Amino acid sequence: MNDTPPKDTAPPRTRIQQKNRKAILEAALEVFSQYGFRGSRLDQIAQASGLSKPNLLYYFPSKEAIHSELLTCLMDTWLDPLRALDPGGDPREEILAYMRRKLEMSRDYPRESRLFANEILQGAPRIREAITGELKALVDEKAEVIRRWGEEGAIAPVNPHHLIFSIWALTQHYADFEVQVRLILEGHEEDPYPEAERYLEALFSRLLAPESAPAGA
Amino acid sequence: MNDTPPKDTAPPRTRIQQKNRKAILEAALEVFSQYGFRGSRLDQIAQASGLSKPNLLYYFPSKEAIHSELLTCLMDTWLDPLRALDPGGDPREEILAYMRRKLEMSRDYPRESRLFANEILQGAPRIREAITGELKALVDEKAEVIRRWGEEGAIAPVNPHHLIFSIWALTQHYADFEVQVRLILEGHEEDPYPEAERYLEALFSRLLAPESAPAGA
DNA sequence: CGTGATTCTGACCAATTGGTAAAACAATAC
DNA sequence: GTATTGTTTTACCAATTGGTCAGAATCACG
Repeated sequence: MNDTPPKDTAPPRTRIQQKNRKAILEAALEVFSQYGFRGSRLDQIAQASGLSKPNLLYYFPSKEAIHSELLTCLMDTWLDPLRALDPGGDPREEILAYMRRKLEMSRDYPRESRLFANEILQGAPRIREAITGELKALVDEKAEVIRRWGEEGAIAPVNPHHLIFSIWALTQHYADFEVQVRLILEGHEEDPYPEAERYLEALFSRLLAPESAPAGA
Repeated sequence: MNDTPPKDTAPPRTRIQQKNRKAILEAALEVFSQYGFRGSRLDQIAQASGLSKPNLLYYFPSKEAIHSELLTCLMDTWLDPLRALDPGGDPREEILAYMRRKLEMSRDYPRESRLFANEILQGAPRIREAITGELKALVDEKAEVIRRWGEEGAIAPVNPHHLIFSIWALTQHYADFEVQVRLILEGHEEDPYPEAERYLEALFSRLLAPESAPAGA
């Protein structure tokens, strides 16, 4: 009678635990990202992970715990692209590169994007603190960098917060609304992403180009 | 024993029916837009509408029916802003005006936007046909108009479908991610919308400005 | 008022769902 | 081997949830 299921604080010990925890989180991502927390059933996650429902609850104490683990893991990697925005780099190229990284994340990790979207749609009850803490701090910091770039004339002066919002909105749209995008593009494009990148590059290039650049200032 | 609850096909007759159906749909919008279909409970809708649960089911045959009614009503008004895009108007002004109308809808009807977002996130199981039918037809039609404008040099030539996607993404973001936007803007802006309008106007103005306009083509 | 149609409620039901208990099974240690 | 630890299953529970039904309350109307 072992009463010590794997703790969150310490990494799982045995190979079996690693494998099964990973399978559960993978399955949970699939399900939660589509139906949201309350709309998802443990049965679905169990079936998707190939384990039995009670076995799930051997590895995680509750449905809530699975979701929570998923979200906190996500929040960390989700901010990486913005963290990488280098105040010392070329302003326009930095912002364009950030947009490209975010678009890549939408392409390669659409479920993570939808998990996040679901959470925000529901009022962000489980990540409010991460938003007002970590995220807000990071955004404010980078917004200040962008503001300075605008002031210095390296890019057109735009509202930095809304610039960041627009990058989020435009890139995540391709993941969160993927179904709609693909249905509408049927008969025009098979894969939306190549055109999306070209379009967004043009959009942000023109937005950020210092006014009447060729005339020099 | 009256066996004829109000039908969807005919408008409700009595004043009481009008009032209660409206209250139910209003409450259902509030709940469904936050939790999605499967995450919402009839109890919540009942309580929010001030009616008892069995009374809800006197007016609507099922939870599904309430949601369905809400969605079909929405789809119709949701397309109005795009329908109003006039092929005979001034190209740049038409597109900017469309963006502004969409932004207004996000501001004035955020719950409708979130209801829609929730549905798409879940794979659009209930409005697939409306998307591949009505919506796709309308988008293709207006995209063709925009493509022509680009060809004629009235606006910069951009991918018209992705232009439309970008308008959706940017404007709906303020409704769908409202919580996040407000949390991050805390200490900077009280109401995001005035700045949003200014920012988006700049963004689309620059995107659509014909290249080196003063030099002529 | 009284009569019939409409609206509403309390009690109930069957199915679902998150979660538990305990024992069976597997792996590892000694 | 056998004891111990770790993993999985079977059987089950209590709460929730969508939905039903018979009758009570209310309304419309002559």
